Amino acid sequence: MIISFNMVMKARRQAAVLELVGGEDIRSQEQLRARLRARGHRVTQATLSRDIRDLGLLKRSADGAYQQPGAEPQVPPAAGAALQKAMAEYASGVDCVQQLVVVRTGAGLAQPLALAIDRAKLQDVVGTLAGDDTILVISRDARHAKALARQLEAWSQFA
Amino acid sequence: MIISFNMVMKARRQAAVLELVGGEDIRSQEQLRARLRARGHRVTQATLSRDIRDLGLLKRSADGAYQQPGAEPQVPPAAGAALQKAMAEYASGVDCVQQLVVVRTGAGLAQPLALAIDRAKLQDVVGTLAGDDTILVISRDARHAKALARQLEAWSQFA
DNA sequence: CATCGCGAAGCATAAATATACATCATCATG
DNA sequence: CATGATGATGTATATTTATGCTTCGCGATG
Repeated sequence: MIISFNMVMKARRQAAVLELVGGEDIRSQEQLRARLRARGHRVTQATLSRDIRDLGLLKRSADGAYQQPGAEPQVPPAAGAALQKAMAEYASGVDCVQQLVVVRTGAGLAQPLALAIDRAKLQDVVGTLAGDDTILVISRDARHAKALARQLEAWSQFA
Repeated sequence: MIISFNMVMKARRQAAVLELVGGEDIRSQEQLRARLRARGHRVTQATLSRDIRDLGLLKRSADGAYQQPGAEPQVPPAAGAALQKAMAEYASGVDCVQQLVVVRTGAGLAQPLALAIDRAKLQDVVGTLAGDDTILVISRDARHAKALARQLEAWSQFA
């Protein structure tokens, strides 16, 4: 294989793609295209589709952003799995008001479940407050709260 | 929150989605829709788009299949990184015929590179066969072989 | 120099996915 | 019972992504 000018440009562009995707949320190939153009790479969406496939990137359905495999800021899998089991076992309902998520549990189960939530260290959980059968999860803002509630609710539904 | 019939159906359907995605390669929501219909769930693509978002699934650009976060059969990052370096250093070309991937190397380098491929335990590599300057990687089928070849080729290009 | 091979990339378009809006079911309440 | 809230879903469509085919650049070769 001869190393041509085109191939060098391709490698440099793909390196830039990795850097961009790692640094901010890129939700579409057109958005990526704009960022690359600002760095001097002028290509079409079709080329980016191929680059993304070659690089093996993943697209998160939750928010539409691309990520590299292995990079999973969402749920550190170990803690996440434990929380998932705890939610399935203890939680009876999840609700969301403003930036707060309310988790209902059976009587006396709020404390242990809140502990599991704390241990999971979910990125946008600011803190938790547990009573007897209710947990208040405080999130950074309404948007994060909504996503968080969806996640918790999905987990809680596998009894 | 009242638990309605609809919500139970939704939870059962989403459980089925996770099971299906874990068990085989699902590459489109229409394909998923067909599988679900065989299990008695009749819904539209739009609903599946929402389910997939709620479940936080990831879509692999490499082969278009959905996966759960954390499940990364593709490239266990440690071994993968070693292989990536080995490919960059030793490989000179990658080709794909049917379910076979042919990797060309410099003279005498096939054995060590084949070893690196074996160690990476890539999910759809059935086995490898190394001569002096050529490695034959046997994959499960043509589709997997194509994806594998793309990945190996991408790695080999960062010299 | 003509021509061929090959990888990269563009163009046009197909395929896949997301979403605004409408509808329906379910339960609460006057 | 009428009315209203809420959540799930369907319908139609917009948005996003993938791909068949063509073109271009660059070296190899006759």
